Amino acid sequence: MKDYFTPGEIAERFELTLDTLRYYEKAGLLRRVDRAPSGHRRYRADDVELLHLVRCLRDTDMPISRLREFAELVREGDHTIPERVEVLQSHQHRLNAHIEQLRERQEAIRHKIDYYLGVLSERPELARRPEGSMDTPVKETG
Amino acid sequence: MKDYFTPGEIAERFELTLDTLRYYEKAGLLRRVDRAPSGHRRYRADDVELLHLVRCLRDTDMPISRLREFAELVREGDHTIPERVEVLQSHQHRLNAHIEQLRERQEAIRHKIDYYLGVLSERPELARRPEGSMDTPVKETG
DNA sequence: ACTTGACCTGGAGCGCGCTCCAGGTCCCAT
DNA sequence: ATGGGACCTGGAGCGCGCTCCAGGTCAAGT
Repeated sequence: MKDYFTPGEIAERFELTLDTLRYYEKAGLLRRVDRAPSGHRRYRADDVELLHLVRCLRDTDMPISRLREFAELVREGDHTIPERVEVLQSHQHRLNAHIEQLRERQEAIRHKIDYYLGVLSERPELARRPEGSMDTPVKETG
Repeated sequence: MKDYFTPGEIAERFELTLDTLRYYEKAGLLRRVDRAPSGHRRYRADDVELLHLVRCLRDTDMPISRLREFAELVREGDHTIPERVEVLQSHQHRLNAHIEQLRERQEAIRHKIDYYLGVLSERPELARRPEGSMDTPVKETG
């Protein structure tokens, strides 16, 4: 097991750009990352671990500001674990509500699709025809 | 049944600001809305109907640009119904994938919470204590 | 006649989360 | 020694989706 990772490796692994990685560090989502003598960053296993969580939380729309707060808790030590749990749990609840809302909207959109399909089956002249075929023109119903 | 609605009514009904409503119109998500002699907008039932769909699609992150394209199809008439169905269906597919990804991330976050809860049960001294209670200090494990 | 409130316009501004850039360093292979 | 590639820095810029603002009109109420 490697004990460090280069920026390129991390970027590829998490599908983030180098710019984003640096941005996250500047924004306090990661601690000040170690450096090689050349000045290049060297990410440790625990950076990777945190980044994994950061990725999950960003993908589920946790704002950068809250992620920074969370990262600060991590840096403050184990005694903040109860608080971290609270942050994550409250995020889960928001996420549940969000997914639920997406489902509801999806359902409404499905109804609209069904409505359109109903129109098409009642008025077959509106259906997409094979390329180049001609048909008697029909007036619109608005 | 009213045959028109004021901007205030629409804003309240869809939980949008007047600014957003006007922005949507400018952006081509709605047709040029009717006006009262005073110049104030008067939304018709079919504006409301389209706005309902617009709301669903925005809430599920369809970008304004694609919504405008959709709205143009609506304005072009019934012969674009097949194309509209395609737009909506492809949106549903993206949405399914998105929800699926949210679920996966949520699962990963849940694992992290469980991990933290495990740590807390192994090291009860880390657990949140009732306000003001004192305990022997314990060193951190990083 | 005056006030209030709802709404109008065009255009500027904002918050977020990146993304890009110029100019530089370091290291390795040819 | 030269070139190329990976990375560095600080700071500017961007795309999106609103959001705000100044200054105005109009209709109804007192």
